[in-house]
Amino acid sequence: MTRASSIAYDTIRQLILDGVYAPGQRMLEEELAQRVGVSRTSVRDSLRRLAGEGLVHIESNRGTFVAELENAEIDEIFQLRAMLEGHATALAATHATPADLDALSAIATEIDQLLLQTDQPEAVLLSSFQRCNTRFHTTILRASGSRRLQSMSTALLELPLVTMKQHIWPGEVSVRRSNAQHWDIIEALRAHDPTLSRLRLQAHIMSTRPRAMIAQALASVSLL
Amino acid sequence: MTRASSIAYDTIRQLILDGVYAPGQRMLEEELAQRVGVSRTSVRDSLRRLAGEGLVHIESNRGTFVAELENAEIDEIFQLRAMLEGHATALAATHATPADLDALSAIATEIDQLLLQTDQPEAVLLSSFQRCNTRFHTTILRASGSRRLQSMSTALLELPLVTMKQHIWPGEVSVRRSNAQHWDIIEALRAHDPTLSRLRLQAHIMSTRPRAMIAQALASVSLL
DNA sequence: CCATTTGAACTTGTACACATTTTCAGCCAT
DNA sequence: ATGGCTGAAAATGTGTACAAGTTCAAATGG
Repeated sequence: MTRASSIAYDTIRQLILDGVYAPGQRMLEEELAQRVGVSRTSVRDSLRRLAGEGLVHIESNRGTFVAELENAEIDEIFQLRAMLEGHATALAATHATPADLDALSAIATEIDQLLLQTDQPEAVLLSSFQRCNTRFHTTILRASGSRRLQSMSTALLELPLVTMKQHIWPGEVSVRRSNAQHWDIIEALRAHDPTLSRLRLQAHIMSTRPRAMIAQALASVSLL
Repeated sequence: MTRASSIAYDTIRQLILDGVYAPGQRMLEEELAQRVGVSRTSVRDSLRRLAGEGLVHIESNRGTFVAELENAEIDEIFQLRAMLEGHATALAATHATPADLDALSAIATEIDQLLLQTDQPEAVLLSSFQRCNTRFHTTILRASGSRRLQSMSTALLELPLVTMKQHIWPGEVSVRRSNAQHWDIIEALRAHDPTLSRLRLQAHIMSTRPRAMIAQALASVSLL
């Protein structure tokens, strides 16, 4: 039997990431307990863990709320990601295994194939892309060989998704460009070039900042 | 009445930092509960938080153990600190308040005065220095204005103390040099120079790495 | 009519009891 | 002797009851 805490943690985390609970919304422990099918004890346990990752914040005696990110904070998170994941990528360039590299290529290929599907509604494709993208980055983090870097960065990586899912979606053009950059990063990793890998990944992250997306969206609107 | 969880968290954290529980040692929940004077519920709560910060690690159904750091991990932590605290310092250079700067100067002055005291046993002085040093770095982090950067870095800052307290102590010469660097950093901050502040703080952190201390200890031994 | 108070409903915090899992010493069979 | 088995002891995991705190709307007084 899997532990109740783990089930609660995974379920609640997914509820937040799926936007079932919106940013800023209060999460009642009793309600979550019924929803997940465990007792408040395990729910509380999970909420503390999620708070540690920054996905929710807890106010004493007042309850738990889904994290709400200011624009400035999102910007800051992307800068931190560029630093930390850049470092991770440099490490990965030195000692990623062939299996790691193949996994990355497989993900990039998967995204390319998503872009060929014209029958699916756009929202579904973008959701799939976002999952692939997250996997791409977590795979690099895993390949870095540093558990600490991995857990710190993963938290940062998923944090903006909570807010972005509600407001900002990348367009198809952005996805194309983003995956082209993925292939460039894979190339640098295969060449075992730490410096180039770091720089390409940093550029990639900074170009996928929501700010940049908004600016681009505005630009394309003005072209109409 | 202050919350039992908070008391438990603070107490247990201090027990670890003071070395009452050595790295790798198992921490029994019931024992901690009696020691702190609260129930296991609050103790468990605290242990989860401490695990999130990396101070302990929890194995399912097997218990909680004080974090044990490999040399390679300590090295990695100092690199991460250099990146993150460097970034924080650059931010602090831009928008630290006069009160922040005065607080930093006060700490550096306090360390200078510690170095003048010849009547105290060395262990006491070094312990005081370590507390001042931690305060110096956390003050900069606070001045950076980023909660996220602050909490991430604080965890990294205190992590090696667990292990170092047991094995490696800086000598008086190291403390002198370290505080000279503190003054240099304060100067750069007062000049509102982000680049210089970042570089000086990065150099400072990397020169206080335990590795460097060991190398230096060996060097001074060979000079005898 | 508005500000303040009050208390009941509701939510979180804590303790404790019980369930499940691990550990390990003692025993048996080979 | 040694290797594996077994069950009691001990530790962690989970559910539930109760305590303490918060919230909000109705009552009260100015």
